Amino acid sequence: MSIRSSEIEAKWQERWYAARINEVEKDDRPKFMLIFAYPGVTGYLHVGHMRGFTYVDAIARFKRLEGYNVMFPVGTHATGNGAISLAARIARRDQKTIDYLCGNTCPVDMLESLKDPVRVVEFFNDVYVNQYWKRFGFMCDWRRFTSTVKPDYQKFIQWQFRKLMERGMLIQKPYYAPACVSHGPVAIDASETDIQCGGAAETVEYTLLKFKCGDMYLVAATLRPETVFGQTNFWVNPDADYVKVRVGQETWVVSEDAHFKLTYQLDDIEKISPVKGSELIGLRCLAPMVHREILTLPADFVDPDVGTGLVTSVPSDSPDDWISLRAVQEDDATLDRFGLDKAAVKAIRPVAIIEMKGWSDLPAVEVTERMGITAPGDPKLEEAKKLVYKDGFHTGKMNATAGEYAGLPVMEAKERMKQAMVASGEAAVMYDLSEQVTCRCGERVVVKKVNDQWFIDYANAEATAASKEQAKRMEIFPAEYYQNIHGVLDWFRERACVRQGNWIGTKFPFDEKWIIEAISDSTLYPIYYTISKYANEGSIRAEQMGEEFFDLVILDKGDASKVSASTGIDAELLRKIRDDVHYWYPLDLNLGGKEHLTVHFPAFLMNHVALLPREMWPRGIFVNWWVMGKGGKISKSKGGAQPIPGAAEEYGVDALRLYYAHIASPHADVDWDNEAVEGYTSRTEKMERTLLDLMSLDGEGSEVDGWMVSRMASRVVRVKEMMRTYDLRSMANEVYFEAFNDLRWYQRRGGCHAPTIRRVLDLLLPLMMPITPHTAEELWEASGHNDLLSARLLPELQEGEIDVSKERAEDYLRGMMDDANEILKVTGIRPAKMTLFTAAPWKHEVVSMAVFLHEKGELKVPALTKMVMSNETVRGRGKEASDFARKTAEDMMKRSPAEAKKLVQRFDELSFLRASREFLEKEYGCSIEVHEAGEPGIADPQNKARQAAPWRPAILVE
RNA sequence: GCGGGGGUAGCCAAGCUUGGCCAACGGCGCAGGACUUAAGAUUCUGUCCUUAGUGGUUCAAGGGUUCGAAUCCCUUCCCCCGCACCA
Repeated sequence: MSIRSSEIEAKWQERWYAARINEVEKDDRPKFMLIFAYPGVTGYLHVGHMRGFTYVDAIARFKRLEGYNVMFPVGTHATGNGAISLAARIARRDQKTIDYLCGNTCPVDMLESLKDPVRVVEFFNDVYVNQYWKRFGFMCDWRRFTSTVKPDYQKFIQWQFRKLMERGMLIQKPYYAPACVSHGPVAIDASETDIQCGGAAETVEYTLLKFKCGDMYLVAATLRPETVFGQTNFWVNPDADYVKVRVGQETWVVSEDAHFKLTYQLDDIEKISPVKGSELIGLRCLAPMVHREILTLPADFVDPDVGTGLVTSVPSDSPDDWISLRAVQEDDATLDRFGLDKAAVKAIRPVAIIEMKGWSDLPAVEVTERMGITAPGDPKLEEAKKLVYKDGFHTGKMNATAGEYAGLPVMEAKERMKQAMVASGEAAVMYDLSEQVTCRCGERVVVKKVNDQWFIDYANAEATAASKEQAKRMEIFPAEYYQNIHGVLDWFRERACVRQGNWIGTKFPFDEKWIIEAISDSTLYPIYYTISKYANEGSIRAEQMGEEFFDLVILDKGDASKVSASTGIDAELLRKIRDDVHYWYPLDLNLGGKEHLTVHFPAFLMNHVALLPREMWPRGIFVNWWVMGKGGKISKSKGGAQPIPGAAEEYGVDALRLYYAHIASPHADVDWDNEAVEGYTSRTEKMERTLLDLMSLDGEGSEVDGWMVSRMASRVVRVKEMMRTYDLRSMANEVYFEAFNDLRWYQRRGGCHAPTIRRVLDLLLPLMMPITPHTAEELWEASGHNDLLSARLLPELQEGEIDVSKERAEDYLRGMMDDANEILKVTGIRPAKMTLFTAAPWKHEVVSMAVFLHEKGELKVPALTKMVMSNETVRGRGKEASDFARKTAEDMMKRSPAEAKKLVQRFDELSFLRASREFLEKEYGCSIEVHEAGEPGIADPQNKARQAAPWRPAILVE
């Protein structure tokens, strides 16, 4: 099978691309432009990535069917260090990397050239285009392919940044970024591309509290500056190494490690002399903010590599402090050793400072008692700390001791107190990493202050407001994101947009030591697809694509002949490019994975809004969720996922496409499951086989033909409706499951009329084309067409093809058969004869009355009974009439009036059932009789006929 | 914490915006029948309980609104994801 399907796939792809139906130019038709957010070039992709890509192709193909001129371009994003680190790993002959490459589709003799990052990008660009996108039959205009490493693309990005600067969207300010001490900037992220370990580390902000002590300051680091009102003493690790350093005019004491880190963050810092921790014990120092003198005491828990290696003690709210304080108070030996004033130490008591719901006023004391912590170093302290900090931060309020801060929530007090202390010179700020991070080169990673960092000002009020406005007008899927994106835009702040270090990317036009980072050069780019073709074919060259070129073709600013004169580009060509840009733009749909929710999509929107005129702002966003591996994300770096070409071979491309479209809502994660995919392989095959079977039929017409055509025509209408919201799952369900069941039913009913079948195929195959294009083309050809289905339009429906009454009649038959099956199941009878009774005419009267009352909202059993009994003919039926009235009323009250109304539609049940007799006899293998209830002379020993109701015949099984 | 998503029958998974055609699409699995020498494929029937086609109890749990709720409101429990320089 797979061999055959691969052949078919190749055959049709060749024909599509040879006929160039994928290549699009501006014309008179309405246009539709859509993209998927281009993937980063980081190595081989896995089957999960094809999900979103496939959605875009299916949508693009459907839009073509609807008559749109559809541009679906693709590109790749190579900015960053992915290719560099991959090349480096190849260069140092890393076996894992080599296995990974060769285990995919990389030929061994390619390895040598892949030591060059540029070749890595080129190599994968080829893999993505040829082994993934073309392999899946995508209807992309390949001539427009672009990549962030291409010089013409980079000219575009530089132009974008010039425009950002013009709009005041670029700002410069200091920034604290992780950096290797020998390499410079590195990225800390879970995939650990730059680093050896510490991918989970976060940058944390410490407040440095300065304790005046003689002519120097002991500098403690804290994450909770709001607790200064509870300070009772100061902790020093007696065994740690400290140093005196000069910071500006002041002398600070911090740990050796802290001094090392601070040299990356303070401009004017100089080491003076080392100090032993033990020398610092027993001193009196002046606590900031509260201006109390407190004593420095020894504590082992103080880690010289965390913060400054000095800690202020707040035993009321810090379990560590409380436990250590108690320990030292009870430890006379230690007190003696350091010559401490025992009475003074033992007199120290915690000071309550924060009120929090569900806690006493000394939460640290409470939590340690509750958890049974008695000694320093207890591993449970970590949890205790978290418990108290979490509740304290979110629910706590400063109590009366906090002076002007009394009554403030901790959350607020924290920030205000920190700022007040910094302003008064009692505190400073220091950044550190929450855990040790080591660079690839083995050196330590620290937080480094960058003085002249550039940011894109996404907090810009005007751009934010305009973006939110635009978001309201856009089609955004899922609906939850439509609601949520406003919040995301509000929360979007300045973003560092350039970086230094060993990175692939575009040089920052205002200062070439900077490289524009990865998120920032992938926001406005969809518009570049309207231009890239000209650079790719060589009509324009990168060096001609300066500011005035883009100003003209994108912003329609300036004069074509002048620009022509200065760039050397033909004026006509310039006008043509400008017209192209304005024809294709705005972008109708940008589809990307959920990872883009708070990163790419808001930046994408804001850049468009900030830089382009309103009529070029984007119109749609579609977010798809992921395909997950068993027990987590399918990981590129960690492997375990099947290579895409292998999966295509094994399951068939159309089956995979159908799998993505149908397995679940696009807005939910899916677990990859071989068996599920196999199910779609067989579904595709079944569909194909069934249609081929039908094509071979050539018999008499019958009453089901009208039904069949009506069904299929209705489905065309429904699919169109579903695709208005890109609801591919419903569409797939309709085409590959519902319509498939129709076809089966048609055959079961003996349908075999060639003209009907031809019409059905003409209606159905176009609906299959977006999701399973290869199979659809193959069947299109088999059914006698010699054009390309992929270049077709949706068929026009003919007058009267949709006939609801025919569909209802078949439903009626199914309903009757369900009832019969139920009876056969319950009774276990093997039928020798079945008699069907349609309802007596007077019952239709009753149903009409019931519907009449229902529509007025007055349907109740007594009301209907009364009305029924006022009718001459019906009244004559006596108890039977009142029973039926009750049953009808009860039954109908469960339905909506609109639904109930269908019951009064007239339908000649008797003739229809009689016409279906032959079919039913075959189905049940017994003779079938059809009568109207009350018809004289019919044997009905069990009096079943009286159960007949309109649209529900009575059944007697014998 | 902030922000977001979710809990549906053996499993996967629709439905929830716009309450009534919902015992709840579809698929998988399972059981039985047909076809077949057999297997597979295909197809039909069934798959909460009960039952001559009826009735009962279900959509995390508990309340409420309504003639009527998986769908609306409130409360509780549980799960997942994002929080930025990482594509």
